[in-house]
Amino acid sequence: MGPSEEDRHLRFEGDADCEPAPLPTLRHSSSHVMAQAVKELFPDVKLAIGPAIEDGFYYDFAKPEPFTAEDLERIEARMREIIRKDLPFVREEMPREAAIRFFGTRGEPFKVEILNGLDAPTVSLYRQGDFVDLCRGPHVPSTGQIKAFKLLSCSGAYWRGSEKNPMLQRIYGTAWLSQADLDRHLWRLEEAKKRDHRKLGRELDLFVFHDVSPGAAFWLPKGMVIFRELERFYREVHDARGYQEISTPILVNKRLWEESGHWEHYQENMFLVEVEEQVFGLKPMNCPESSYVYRHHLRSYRDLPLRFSELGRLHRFERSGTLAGMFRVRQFTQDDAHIYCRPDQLQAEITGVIEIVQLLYGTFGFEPRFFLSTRPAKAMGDAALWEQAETALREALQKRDVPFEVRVGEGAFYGPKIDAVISDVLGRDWQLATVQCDFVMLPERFRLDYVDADGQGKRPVAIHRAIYGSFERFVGILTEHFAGAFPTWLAPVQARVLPVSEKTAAYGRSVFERLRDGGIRVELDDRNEKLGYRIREAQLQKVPYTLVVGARESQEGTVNLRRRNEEDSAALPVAAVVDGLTREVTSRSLTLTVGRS
RNA sequence: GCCGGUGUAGCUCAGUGGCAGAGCAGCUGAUUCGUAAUCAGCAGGUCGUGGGUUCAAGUCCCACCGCCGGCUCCA
Repeated sequence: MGPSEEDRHLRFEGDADCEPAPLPTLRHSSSHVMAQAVKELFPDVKLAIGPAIEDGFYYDFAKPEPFTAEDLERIEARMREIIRKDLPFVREEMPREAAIRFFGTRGEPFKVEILNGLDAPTVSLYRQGDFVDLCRGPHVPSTGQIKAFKLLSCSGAYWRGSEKNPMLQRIYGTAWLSQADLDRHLWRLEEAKKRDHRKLGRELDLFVFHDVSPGAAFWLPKGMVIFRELERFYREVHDARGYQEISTPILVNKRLWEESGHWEHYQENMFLVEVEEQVFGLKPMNCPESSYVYRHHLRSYRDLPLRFSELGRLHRFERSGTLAGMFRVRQFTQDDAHIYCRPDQLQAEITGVIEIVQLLYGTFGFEPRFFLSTRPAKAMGDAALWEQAETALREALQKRDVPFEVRVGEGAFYGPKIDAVISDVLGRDWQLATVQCDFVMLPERFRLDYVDADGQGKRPVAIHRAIYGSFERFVGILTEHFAGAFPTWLAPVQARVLPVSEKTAAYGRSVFERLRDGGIRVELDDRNEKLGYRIREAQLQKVPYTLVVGARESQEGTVNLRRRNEEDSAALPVAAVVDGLTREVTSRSLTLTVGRS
C-alpha cells in the first residue's frame, strides 16, 4: 500500500505537490482557485489541503455546516470570475518560522499544524490575487489557463485521513486541458450511472438486494444463469488442468481460526455464532480448511503439486457505510484454489495460473496488466525461499511473455505475489486476480509436510489464487462493462421467438421447441401484443436474437432473425439458426455472429 | 463506524399539517396485428420501523434500519 493522497501532500519534502505534468498541474491550480472562491464567499472557513487526484482535484475545508448544491454553483461561478481576471500564480519563499506566524495571524490552524510538522528551514507559498496558500507548486502561470472544469460533489473527509480527527468538508472537482476532454469525462460519469449494475440487475431481473440481508445478493433466475455459466467455464478450464474441486464447511469452530491466526488478526471482520457454549465463525477465507484436506493423507513428493479449487461462499463483516452493490458485499463466492507444491515446482505452477488468467480474461475481452509485489520489510519466512519464489514469479511472467510492473516491498508478509488488473470499457480499473506465494500461513501454522525422495519430511509451498476474485463482484463488473448486453453464451435468454399473430402461434411454438431441444436458452413471446411492442421489450431486455415468425416463415420453414441493437433482419432456416447459435455459444464468442455472411 | 443526502404501489416519481396520487409494469376484455410502446376497464399502499407533538402527521420532532455519494477500512 503506497502513501495516501494526504500523506503525499502533507509530507512537504521533495520539490512538488503534484506531478509536474500539464494535467496534474492544472488540477492542482484549479484546487487553489476553488479555495480562493470558497474563502471569498465563506470567509470563516479554514483551509486544510487541496491536491490534484486522478481525473480532478479536491480541497478540504473546516466549516460547521456542509456545502449545499447551491453553494457549489456559487463557488463555481466565483471560480469563473477569478479565472476571467487571469491572476498570475506567484511563488514566494519564507522561513518556516515566519510562515507559522503568517498563517497564525491569518487564522489558518491546519496550515500551522502542517508547518509545525516540517523540518525544512524554508517553505514556499503561492499567491494569486488576495489568496495565499502554503504550497510547493508547481502551478500554471495564471488562473486564466484553467478552462475546462466542473465541481462535482461535496462530502465529509477526515483531517489527515484519520477517523479520530475532526471531519472536514471536501469539495471534488474535475479539470481537463480541453472542453472536449471534460465533456468526454462527464459523458463517462453519466454512462457509468446508466450502466450501474444495481439498476441493470433489477431491470434485467439478475439480482436484487433486500434490507433483511445488507451486503448479500438475492440471485434471481436470470442472474443465476450467468453465475452458472461462469462456474461452468471455470470448471471446464480447471478440470482440464489438474485441479481437484473440494468444498469445506462454512460454519467452523473458533479453534480453527485460532490455529490459522484469523482469531487474532481478523476477528473484527468475522460473523460469530454461539451454540452449546461453543463459538463458531462463518469462514471469511477458504485457506485454513484447504490445509485440512491436504493433511487428510500423508503426502509424498510424488503427489505434488496438489491443486485444490473451491468455489467457497465467504462472509466478511464490512462496516455498514462501506457496502456498495455487488462491488462491496458481506457475502460472496470466491473462485479460490490452493496449490501445494515443492519449491522447485513454483515456476511451472505460477506459469499455469497466469495462463488461466489470460484465458479467462481474454474470453471477456479484458487485457490484464500484471504487477509483481516483492518482499516487504516485515517479511517472515526463509530469505533464500523468498529469493527463489520471486525469481520463479518473474520467470513465470516472462515465460508467458507478459509485461509487468514490479511493486517493490509490496508483497504480503508471508510471500511475494502477482496481481492482475483489468480496465473496463469505461476505462475504470479493477484488481481481480491475485496469485500469492505462501511460506508461512498455511505451511508453518498448519505444519504441512510431505515425504521427500530422501525419506525426510519437507515443508511444501502454498499458492493462494483467485481469478474472477468473487462471482458477485465479477458479475457486477461484467454487467456494467457490457451495459447488460452480455455475450450470447452468458445471456440469460439467448433467443426469443415472436409469432406475428395467433395465426402463426403453432409454428412459433415448433421453432421454440426446436431451439430448446438444441440446448438454446429460448423464450416464446406469444402474448397478445403487437409485434412492435414485443420487439421493443426484447431489445430492452438485451436478448441477443429476436426470431420473428409469420406466414412467410411458416411456409418456408425459416425465421426472420434480428440481432440485438440492429434494425436489419433476414430470413434464415431454423436449422441454420440452431447451428449458428450453438457454434457461437460453444466458442464463447464476444460478438453476435449468427446470420452474418 | 463517521459526514451529508435519501426512503410514498413491483419500477420511476408527484404529493410543504386537513379524503394517499400519476405513468409504466400487473390483471380482465376488445383488437389478430411484419420489426422499439393498440385501446378500454380493473386492481394495486404498515407512506422504511418505532416513539413523540397536534383536534388532525406521508408532511413537524426524536431514535433506529436500509439505500446513495464520500471518508475510513479492505490481516
